[in-house]
Amino acid sequence: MKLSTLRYLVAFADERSFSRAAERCHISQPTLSIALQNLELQLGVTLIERAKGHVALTDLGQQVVAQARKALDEAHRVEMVAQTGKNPLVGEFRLGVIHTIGPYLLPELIASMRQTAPELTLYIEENMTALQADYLKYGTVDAAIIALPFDIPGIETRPLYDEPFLVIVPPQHPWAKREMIAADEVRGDDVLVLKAGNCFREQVLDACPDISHAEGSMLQGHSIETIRCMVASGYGISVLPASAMSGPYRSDMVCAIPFEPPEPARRVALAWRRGFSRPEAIEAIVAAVKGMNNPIYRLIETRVDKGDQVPT
Amino acid sequence: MKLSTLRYLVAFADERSFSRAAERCHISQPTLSIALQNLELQLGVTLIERAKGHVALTDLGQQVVAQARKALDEAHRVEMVAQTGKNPLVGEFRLGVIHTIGPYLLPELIASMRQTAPELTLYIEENMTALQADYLKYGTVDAAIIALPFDIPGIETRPLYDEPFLVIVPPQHPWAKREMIAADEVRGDDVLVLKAGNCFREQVLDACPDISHAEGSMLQGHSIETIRCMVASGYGISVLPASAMSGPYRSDMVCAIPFEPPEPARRVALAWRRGFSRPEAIEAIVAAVKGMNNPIYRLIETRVDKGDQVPT
DNA sequence: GCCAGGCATAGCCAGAAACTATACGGTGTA
DNA sequence: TACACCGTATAGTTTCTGGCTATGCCTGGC
Repeated sequence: MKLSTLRYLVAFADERSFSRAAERCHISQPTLSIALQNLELQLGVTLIERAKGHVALTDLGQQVVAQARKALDEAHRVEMVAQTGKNPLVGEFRLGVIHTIGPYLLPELIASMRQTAPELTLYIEENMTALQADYLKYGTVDAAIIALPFDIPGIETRPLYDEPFLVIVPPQHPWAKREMIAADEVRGDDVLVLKAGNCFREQVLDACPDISHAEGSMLQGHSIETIRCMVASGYGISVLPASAMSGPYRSDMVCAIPFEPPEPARRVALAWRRGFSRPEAIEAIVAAVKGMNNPIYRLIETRVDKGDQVPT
Repeated sequence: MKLSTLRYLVAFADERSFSRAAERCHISQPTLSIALQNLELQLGVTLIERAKGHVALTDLGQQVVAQARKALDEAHRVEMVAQTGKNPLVGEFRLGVIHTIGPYLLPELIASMRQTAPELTLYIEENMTALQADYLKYGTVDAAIIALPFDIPGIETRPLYDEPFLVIVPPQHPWAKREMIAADEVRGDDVLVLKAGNCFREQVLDACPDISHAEGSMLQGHSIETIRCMVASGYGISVLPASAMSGPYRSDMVCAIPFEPPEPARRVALAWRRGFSRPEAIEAIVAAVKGMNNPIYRLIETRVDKGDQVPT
């Protein structure tokens, strides 16, 4: 079993052609052809159906290809581990983020990371909280940006910033000119919430417990952007995190009104696997949040027990 | 990056010696030596400290070795996938099982699988329910034997058998001669339960809600065998699943008394990832349970919607 | 001081993996 | 129907590298 052969197989699976796969691998077509023949011989199975005029993966071939991708990925990570050992701020970093944070925070965060870790290449995985927890444990992502609480055994968190919630209403709505709204005013059938699975949905329902809980009665959006559009179109009102009304997302489509104190808010945090081998990269992300200009993202300062801080 | 090189590195990590590692890999010492030198050169890092008189992995080396093990494991699974594609009942099968089932069910189950899948090599992972769920999702195990409920997204289950609970008391205990015990009689400070994390603990507490719940007051055992010994030594009484008093585990150390109806019981089930590629192996395990002699393990018959059953 | 054990170096060999050239089979077009 | 084109398989050759043996060097123990 050679890694190069697995690469050829995966290339074939992607290209569905021996010659194009060979081209992609920078080898000649016969070389790839023979390599795959030998692989089939060695495994004792048929991975590729060589029919008249066209070739295709067998069912088993699909499974083998899927496993080969995993193996190649893990092998690639051997190099990554070594590279990041040389300098933890060089190389690849897989950052998970939940849907209700990613589009608003990341553009500015990535810009800010140009300062704190310019040679770190970020790969973003946007998913819901539950999946982020799995991905963290599994190691699919190196760290994740989520909303607290996020108590997962073996996972550490570091709060980044607190983000207040805002009520949004269409411009023609009676509330459009109001300065503040009380949480218990947000109620009734026309309050739009996210679909189940998004933690922000639960946080909104917690903050405004009078929102009708009957499943059918709630208007549900797949994403914050959907909800924004639905509110703008007069389907109802909703509650958004402040970042979704900040920077380039500020718009006249809807009016945003703050809550009366105590303002409902969520605490956004960074999470990573305990014992993660690149704490410097974690620090670089925290530092990037600290370095962002938008006042919404004001970093929560934490007492650090290590002695590497300014003495008090 | 070659898989053979990773194998050499892992062998070195295990043996802490170039020559012994070479021997293990069936190659000469210079070959392994050069291969690891080239690997370090290629990665651009020092993996091995070559000090006077002894050699050792660097910190980074440890990390690279850990990743190399993962890569080798995934590569090995490529062959497994192919092999099981040829015949799903040949090859390796990783079966998870919880602590309170494994020691009692597995000896008989493995014996029975000699009939249903003689060429399937079982690897057993004994762990607690929560970890089995992770391992199933991750793919560390192919299937797991757990107690219901076990509602995990993406995981399917098939009930195997129902297992009643028994009260166990020391031979000199006043209950030792009784024929039946009511659930609400099992109470007080001398009831031993498993430590937190074992699902059987919760099932016992559910079945006998009068057991003192104050953490400090409950005598706790790490395993069913510990509890059996503690009861035999007169530390208290306890509740065990029937299988733990069956077959070779039947003993005179303690007396087992059934509960009055409705008998508390647990439903033991087989769980696997939806879309798992070897349903035949799952069926073979179910068939093995069906084929077991011990009447405790009476397979729960389920209506199958596929048409491959005896017509009704 | 000598010997044994263990790693590094040098030089050689063989097998595998790469290449080029070409045959073969199917499809589409003139 | 014949021919050109596309894509894969086969044959023969070359290159490279991963393996070997032989040996040197260093350290630690007797």
